[in-house]
This record gives sequence, structure tokens and C-alpha cells, in this order.
Amino acid sequence: MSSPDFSFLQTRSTKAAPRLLGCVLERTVAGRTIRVRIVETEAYDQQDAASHSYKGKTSRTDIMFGPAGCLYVYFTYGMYYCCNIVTDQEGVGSAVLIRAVEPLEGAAYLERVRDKVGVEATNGPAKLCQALGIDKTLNGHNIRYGPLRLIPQPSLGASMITVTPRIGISKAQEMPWRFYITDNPYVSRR
DNA sequence: AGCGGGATTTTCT
DNA sequence: GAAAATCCCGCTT
Repeated sequence: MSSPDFSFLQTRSTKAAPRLLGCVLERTVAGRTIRVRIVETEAYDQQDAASHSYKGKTSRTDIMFGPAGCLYVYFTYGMYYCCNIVTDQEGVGSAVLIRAVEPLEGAAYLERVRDKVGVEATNGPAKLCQALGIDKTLNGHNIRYGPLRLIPQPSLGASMITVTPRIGISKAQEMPWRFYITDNPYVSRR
């Protein structure tokens, strides 16, 4: 077994974000192994008014400036967590927000945790964190290892990827840094 | 299908 | 003190 190659994360988030589409996340929780496929992402860069890292390092955003492949999990709206994968070189504050995933294994468990069925279990950044049990305790966790592991997949062709502006932000709204697998039913919205 | 408001608390000004 | 990389519910078309 050769260990997977994560070097594609050591680049700017705008380039890593589409590359993460189709990659698999393996979550071990409550004695189960859940597998999902990433179907929607957004890039956040240091030179980007919408990014938490825009105004420099703080105790909250410290992780974004760390090595690629670590998780940046933040708490928002008093209730929700969102999960990012840190990208680029150490010292650069950038990350890719995971906005939606498609269950491959363990869909019934995810539906039960969320008390929702079908796409509603994982078609949003906070929804998928709730479903997969991702919270502050995983902030800074290296995605190379369990209990939340990234399994890289071959790059999807450009023809399978749709690019749009990002969702839910008030600054830099026009930047086309949201990426999703075209026609995938688990995408958060059109 | 689409809009509007409320929930709830961390983080930063 | 205000905003926040969201979600859910109820109401109106």
C-alpha cells in the first residue's frame, strides 16, 4: 500500500477547490464507517475580502495559515459548524469550504442523525457537518488520518464541473470561486 | 417555488 | 454591539 498523494492541496485554494470534487471522505464515528463523495466546494484565499483569513491571523483563523491538509472547522450563526480543508503553503491563509457531499456508504445513518431524508441529509455546509459529526474537536485535524480521512480521486474533467459565484457572503460576491459537479442532486442550490 | 423571519453564540470592532 | 462562508419553518403565490 503506497500512501496517497496529497500534494494537490499545496496550491492556491481556487485551484485546489475543483480538484477536491469527487474525492471521498471516510468518517469513523459511533463504531461505523461512513463514506461520502465531495460534490460542492468554495475557495477562500488570503487576498479575498470574503475570507476569514483576509485580515490576518487570529486565534480563530490560525489553522488557515497552517499546513495544507488540516481541517479548519468554524462555528457560525450560534448553532452550526462548517468544515474546510486548508490549502497552499504554510504561512498562507487559505482553505476550501466543503459545501455538499453525496453519501456512498451509511446514507441511512446520516438520515437518522439529521432526521431528514434524501439530499436534505448532506446538501449544505452545516448540514453535512451535523450529519458526519464534525465539530470543534476536529479543528486542526490532519485529513490524512482517521477518524476523518480524505481519499483522493482522479481529477474530474472540466466538462463535469460548474463554476459560479459563492453563496451566503456579503463581500467579493462576484468572484467565481464556487465549484460543483454538474447536475449532481446533492448540490446545495443552483 | 419563493420569500421572510427567528434561532443562538462566537468572534471581532 | 453587530455581523456571521446557515438552516428551518410558515406563509404566500
